[in-house]
Amino acid sequence: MYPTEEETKLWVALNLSQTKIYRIIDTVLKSEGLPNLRWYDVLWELERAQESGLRPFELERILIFEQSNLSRQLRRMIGEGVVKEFAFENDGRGKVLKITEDGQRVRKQMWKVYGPLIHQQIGDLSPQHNPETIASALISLIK
Amino acid sequence: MYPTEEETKLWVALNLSQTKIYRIIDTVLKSEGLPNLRWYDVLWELERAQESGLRPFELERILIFEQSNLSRQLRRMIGEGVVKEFAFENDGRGKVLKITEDGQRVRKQMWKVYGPLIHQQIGDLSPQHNPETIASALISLIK
DNA sequence: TGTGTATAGATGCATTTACATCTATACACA
DNA sequence: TGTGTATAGATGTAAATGCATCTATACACA
Repeated sequence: MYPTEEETKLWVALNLSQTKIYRIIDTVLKSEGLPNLRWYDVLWELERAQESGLRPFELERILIFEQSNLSRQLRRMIGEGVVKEFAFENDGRGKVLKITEDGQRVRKQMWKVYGPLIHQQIGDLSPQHNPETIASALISLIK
Repeated sequence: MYPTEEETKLWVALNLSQTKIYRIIDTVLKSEGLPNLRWYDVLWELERAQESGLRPFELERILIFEQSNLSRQLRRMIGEGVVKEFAFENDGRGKVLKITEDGQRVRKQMWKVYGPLIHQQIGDLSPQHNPETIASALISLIK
């Protein structure tokens, strides 16, 4: 019923390490004049989806977006020209999203900053290096 | 420089699992008419600090709060009577926060819901159970 | 075909958040 | 003592978020 000491510690570490790293990355991106991580997530999923694109509700589930927030973020992204929307033939309610060439450029630009930050922040946490100490690594990360 | 495949997967898993679990817990708390996790965090830290209390800037660092957000959340919490503030003798700029008896009651009430949810959501992730698969457990958690 | 229910997505509104800035006190040091 | 800088905390403002609700289409089924 109630969590063990270990479970609680892991949950706290999960929380704090994610929050801490997320803020560092978002702050650096912003300081470089680049869009934030939520934009990156969308751009990346759309780039992976290639020509077939994705529906908003698919993105919503993959990325754990609040529906209304995604809706508005997409409006902004379309406004900036990094995403383009198309009518979806088989369902009059829906639409399909695809990344534009501009969007791909922006994503690559972001990755130049984002990628190294992941490496730097997650580094020794990687299972290969430290299979038995992921949890303690998470915990030490927040210190 | 750039992250390995494993590092990236771990970062994505860290993100999504934290977001997913956090939302589940916050949603259940709200549905029970209880305050959210940010309140819990403050109440818990103040309860741990006991009679000596904590300064806002200490909470800010421990819990990775934005200074202005913490300031306003504290105002609300003081308004609700779960936290009380005292002048800090040795520094005219500062103040000290202590949890009230009401606050302790609220925290215990929250823990009845929160505790089991941690156990349920983090469960098999615990190092004791699965020392070598924390990362893959994180990854599977988000599926 | 008609009716009820489910799903996709947009939008109004209140709350929360981030960011910049402001005030006041502390502290270092000439 | 006086001056410059750092730190604690509050607040104005714009943007983002969560929630409820709305519209429109789809789908099941009588």
